[in-house]
Amino acid sequence: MITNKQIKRNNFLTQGVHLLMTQGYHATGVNEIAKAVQVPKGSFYSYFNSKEDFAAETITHYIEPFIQLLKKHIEQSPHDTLAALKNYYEELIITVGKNGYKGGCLLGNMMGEVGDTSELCNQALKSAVERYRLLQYHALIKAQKQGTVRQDRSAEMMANLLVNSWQGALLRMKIEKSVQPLQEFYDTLLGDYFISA
Amino acid sequence: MITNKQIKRNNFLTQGVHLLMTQGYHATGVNEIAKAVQVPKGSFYSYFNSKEDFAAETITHYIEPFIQLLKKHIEQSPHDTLAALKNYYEELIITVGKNGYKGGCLLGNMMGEVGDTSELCNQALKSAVERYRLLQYHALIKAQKQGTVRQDRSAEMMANLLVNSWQGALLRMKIEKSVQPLQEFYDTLLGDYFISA
DNA sequence: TCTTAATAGTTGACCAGTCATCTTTAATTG
DNA sequence: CAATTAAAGATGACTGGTCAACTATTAAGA
Repeated sequence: MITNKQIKRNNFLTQGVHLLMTQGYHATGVNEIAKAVQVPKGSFYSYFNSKEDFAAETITHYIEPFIQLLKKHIEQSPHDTLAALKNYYEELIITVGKNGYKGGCLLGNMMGEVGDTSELCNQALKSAVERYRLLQYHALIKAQKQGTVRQDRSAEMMANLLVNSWQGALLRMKIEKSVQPLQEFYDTLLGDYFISA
Repeated sequence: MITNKQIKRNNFLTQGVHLLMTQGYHATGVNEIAKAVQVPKGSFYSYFNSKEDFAAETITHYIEPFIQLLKKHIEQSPHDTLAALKNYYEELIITVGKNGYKGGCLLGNMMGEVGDTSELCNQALKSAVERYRLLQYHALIKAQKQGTVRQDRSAEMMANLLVNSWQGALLRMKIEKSVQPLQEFYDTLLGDYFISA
């Protein structure tokens, strides 16, 4: 039963990612979430203390696959970490595009909607972004040592630019209904600015 | 009477900017908006057709002062448009910081929350972002001709990077409760990457 | 039998939006 | 000019519906 409960809990989080990403926090009801997991609405609070709690956990649940995917790419190209980063983002752009330019990134959406109003979500967002950012930071340092990424700019600064302008590009994608902003992000940074002279 | 109504309408939009920016679309009620303007709730619909309509108009109302401010800076430094851009963003960072890292940018927040679900807001966002982006694009072209901004990169690409990473930096500011991401944005792009060799 | 977990129904509050009623202004008439 | 009427505008109570959260009840397991 412990396992069964954890499976359902996981199911809650997976459905939560989808609902919160496409509709946002305030536009998604607890009832709707429970219905999506085919669990009675009354049971929601036996899995989570509150909707806010649930959202914070969903944020943490969301970022994990992205971290694992990027790690996989880095491990698969141990001698060309820049290529790993490029492959990762290429894959990401295709995946995001398949969703019909809807949703974007749960982290970005939640940062905008509740990042400064919900303390629980703020903490979850802060740690998720930092974990994700650090991974890219270390990848950039590796690539610098490999000579593919320029060494006259700090990996710190480049990692921040990478994370921030990706978020901005996703917002642009949403309103322009095109992956073009994402493609341009890729070309500008990973295809040009970061490249070793 | 025409004037009086238009004044109140303007008041609605100004209060709307504040409420929608700090709380978001779905977390802000029509009742709350009407209360803020000290107008009976029932009267809201004599000023606007719907909440969605109101939000779309608020978006347009929001961006205008920013465009005017940037234009002012550009006109005040006709021979150094890069300096105008830098001054503008310096001023912006101070202003945003004074709000206690809350809110951020209405455009960014609304793009994330309703940019892909409300057609009315989508249109308003699209045109607001484009107007704002174009202004910076033309400023960058001017600065390129003045020799202060590098000419081996397109102003188009730089304008997009400017707009996108500013949005991302604002999201980071929200969750880190610090203007540091904004400052780094400034140093990275306007203080380094865009500068003529 | 006793304990623990699941859940259906309910809670008061609030949502966007409507509408009948009331107030104010304008026009018309004596 | 005053009185009456008609039109226009303002407004608060109300609509059906949904919200997050609680709780009394039922079911299950030991």
